[in-house]
Amino acid sequence: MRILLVEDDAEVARFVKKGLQEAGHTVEHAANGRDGLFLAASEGFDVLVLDRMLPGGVDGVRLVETLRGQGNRCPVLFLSALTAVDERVKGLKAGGDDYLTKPFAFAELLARVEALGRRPSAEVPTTRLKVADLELDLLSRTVTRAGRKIEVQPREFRLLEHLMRHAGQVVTRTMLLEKVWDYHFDPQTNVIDVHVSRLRHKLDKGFDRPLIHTVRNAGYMIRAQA
Amino acid sequence: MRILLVEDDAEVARFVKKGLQEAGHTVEHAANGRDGLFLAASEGFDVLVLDRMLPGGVDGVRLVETLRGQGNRCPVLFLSALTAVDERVKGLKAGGDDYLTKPFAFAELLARVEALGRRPSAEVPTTRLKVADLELDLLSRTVTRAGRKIEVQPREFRLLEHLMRHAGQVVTRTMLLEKVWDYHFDPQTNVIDVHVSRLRHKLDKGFDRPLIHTVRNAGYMIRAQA
DNA sequence: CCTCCACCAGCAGGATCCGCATGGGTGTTC
DNA sequence: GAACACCCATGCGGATCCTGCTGGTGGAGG
Repeated sequence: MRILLVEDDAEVARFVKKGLQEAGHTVEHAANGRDGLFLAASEGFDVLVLDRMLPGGVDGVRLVETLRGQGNRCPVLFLSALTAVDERVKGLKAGGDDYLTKPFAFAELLARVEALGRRPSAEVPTTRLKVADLELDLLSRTVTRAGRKIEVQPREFRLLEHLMRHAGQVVTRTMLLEKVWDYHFDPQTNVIDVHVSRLRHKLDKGFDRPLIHTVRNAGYMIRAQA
Repeated sequence: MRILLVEDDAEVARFVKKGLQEAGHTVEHAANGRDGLFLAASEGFDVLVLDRMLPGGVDGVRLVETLRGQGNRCPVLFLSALTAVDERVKGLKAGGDDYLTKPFAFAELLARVEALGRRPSAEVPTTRLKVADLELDLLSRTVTRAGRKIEVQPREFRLLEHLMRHAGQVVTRTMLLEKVWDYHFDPQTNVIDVHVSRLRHKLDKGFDRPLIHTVRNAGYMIRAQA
């Protein structure tokens, strides 16, 4: 399970991250709200674990409200030293799904995180993928960036879908050949390069931040940051 | 929101039920696990609020396990006097979604219940259409009848989708021209007939009961019966 | 500086797909 | 029963669209 932990206390962060990883999950960590929001918005996580209070302008509640405003429904667990009922209610009302107060037992955190991850899109097939301001709608077979529709060919669509399903991760050429081309051998050509190029042309043209990144000697990766 | 409350303590039950109702929800109450399980299994609730310990053979955890075993994914909030971490973990692991210990503030219960109800299948777009043994999967763009895959061309797919979205209703040629061909005039040809014919050929061939029916002087209709 | 890797523009083959026309069938009406 | 209207099926031609390859260029890394 891919989990994003936003926590400024380094000690707590280390502890939680380690524990979740030992339970077999992938954990990304952000130390402040701004970075957390950015990551949460640009990559697909199964669960968000947020400290209620964070340094900088963006605290936990603010972060969730922003996400929800963007249509992001990723389940959120708040972690907080604020134990007052009012605080908890505030967190949940803002769009949080659970609220755990410090100090907490790690076993309970784990159980709650897994409970959150268990429910959401388990069974509900994803119908739209999102990376930063790029959206791909599986139903209408439509691609939009910053609200502007982008025409894409079938193969390009499959390619993009595969990249977006692994946003933030490197996708190797071999994987692409297997999954997008159904090739189980090396065609000895640069088919992939060509299609990636075409996709780039359509997606990143006219935008400052490119989304498709080359990982030399490895493959490609799609994500927001450079 | 439809909520099922399973709680043996009459006093707590009354208190919770009243509060939830005042918040605008519909509440059913069961005083023991057996009745609760029966209700939960037979009616559709948005959220279940379960006492962790219940009289009779069926306690809260048992109830959830049974439901989950039946494929029921209705969100569950446990209410319990057992505060030990182990107990909470047990409840969550059994398939619970949240765990609140008594005594609790009603405001928090309400917030948590609403958080649970907020998340589930709210707004799940239809991803597959079904008419008799004919299925159309919008995501994979796949058509199957009686389990056997049927290859369909893009335009045929759009045509079939439109017919199935209006299953049991007559679809006029004009509607089809508008919605499937984006024509806003009469092309004076039999384009539609041709495509319907092709679709019939693929769908109804080899099956006793045809699904696509002609409505003379009106249009077409898809449905199971003759 | 050299080498390798990746990028991109252009090209041409191919395949798919689509719409039309025709001829035949069936139901309806007089 | 004949004429008509509506609908069905098949084959064909065309056009678009898509795709993959080639080959030269640019840039990163060593």
